[in-house]
Amino acid sequence: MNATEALKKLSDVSMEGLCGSILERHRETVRVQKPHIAISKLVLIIEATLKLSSRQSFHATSLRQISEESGVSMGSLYSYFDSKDTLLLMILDQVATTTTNILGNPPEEVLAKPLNHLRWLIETHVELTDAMLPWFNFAFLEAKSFPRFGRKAAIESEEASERIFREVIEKGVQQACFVVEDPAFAAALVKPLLQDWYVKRSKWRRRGINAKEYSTRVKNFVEKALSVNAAT
Amino acid sequence: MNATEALKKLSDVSMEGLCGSILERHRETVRVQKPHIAISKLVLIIEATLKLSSRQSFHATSLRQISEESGVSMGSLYSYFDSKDTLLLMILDQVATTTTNILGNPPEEVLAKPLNHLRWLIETHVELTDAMLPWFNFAFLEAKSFPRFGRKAAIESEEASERIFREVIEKGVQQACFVVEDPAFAAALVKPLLQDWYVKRSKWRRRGINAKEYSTRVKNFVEKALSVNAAT
DNA sequence: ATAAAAAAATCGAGCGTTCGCTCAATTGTG
DNA sequence: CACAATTGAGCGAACGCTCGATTTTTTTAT
Repeated sequence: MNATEALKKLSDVSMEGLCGSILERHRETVRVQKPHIAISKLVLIIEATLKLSSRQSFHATSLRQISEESGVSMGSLYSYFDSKDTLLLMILDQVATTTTNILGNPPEEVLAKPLNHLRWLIETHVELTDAMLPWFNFAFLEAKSFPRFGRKAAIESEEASERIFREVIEKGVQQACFVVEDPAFAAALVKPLLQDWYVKRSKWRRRGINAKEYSTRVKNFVEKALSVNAAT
Repeated sequence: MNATEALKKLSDVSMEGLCGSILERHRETVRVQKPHIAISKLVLIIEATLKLSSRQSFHATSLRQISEESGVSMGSLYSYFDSKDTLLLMILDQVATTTTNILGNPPEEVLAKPLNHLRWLIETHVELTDAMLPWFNFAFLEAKSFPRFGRKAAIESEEASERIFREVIEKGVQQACFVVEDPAFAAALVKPLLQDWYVKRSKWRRRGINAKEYSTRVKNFVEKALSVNAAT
């Protein structure tokens, strides 16, 4: 895979792209051989899962419902995962992976100035969660109710994305573009602002706020709270 | 009930006080006559429900588990509610009621200055969610996955508490203590900051942040974002 | 004060249903 | 015709919920 393909893949948030990534990561659990068949069926299964789980919880969603909604029979479902928990994990993992991949690879031109980097992070986070809305809603709702292994993974994912924000704020403080006493705390407060965009999406839709407006206002709010020195 | 009792009751966030309030609101569903028996059993049932639902979701928690954890038999449980959905509703309603009651009744001395009012709201919200941590965690996690009737109630409760913040910010803008272009938007951003305190409590505990520190820092962050004019 | 009667509260086995999951049989594919 | 992929009836287990039997508490009669 060359650099262009890698980049293309990095930012492919289509259902096919995301399910392709899921297939790679669970190659030995998926018993279907041909990738193009596996991916197209995974798309159907995960679309159905996200749709049904947005109305009721994942736990309340039965595999029979997923089977009916996706058009994949009960038996076939188990060629794509070995348990309902694995299906949950596939989706949660993919959200975490995509988030880290995208937010962790900013374009070079924003890296020089922490303010630009911060703005890019906010814009990109809003755009990403917009493009993958059902995925992020699902992950937010189901990560907490997840027992054993997934809990730890959810915490790590949460901390990974918080660290990205903390580092840019710390750098900004060092370069005197931001004035804030505790960068870690500030970063921890930016996250819920961005989460609100997809968690309470219907509220924002009702108020006629779109993605661009939302990220503009969050940037505004955060920059004031960070006492931004615009000159730097 | 005289004023003192009303006030005492208003701020009684003990398990007994909260379950007493639940009993009042569901008097015809609870088939047990004597209030002291009903309340003491409701305490056991709801304590067990909150405890079990914090590990797994409410949906994943069975009534047999609640029966075992609370020491109340399966049959007896149904003397206190007529369905599992009603038990869920009892808890969600109580959280909404308590929040509105407490945040909607600030002491008179803070009403003169919007800044003081805002500070009181933030402090009180943090204290309240601290005192009722399992309740708020439960409400946050389960409100979304709630079908039909509860969904609307959850939205209304959310908007009620957001309105309280919006009104104080609007008043502050009129009196020129705050400078912010859209009070409704600012209020909408304050809420998730306060929610983070109980939603991701284990994170804050791990970092050694207590309630007082948290509310101090949130006040700091918000006041900067609102461009507070301290003189007013 | 005590026993009998009435009422209130508790109990858990059992009902019908649905769940996650399996597998022998069937269908599609190169 | 070998192999990949799909199917859905059927399995045991667990679910929400009910109800007649039982225990506990309160009231009444003596």
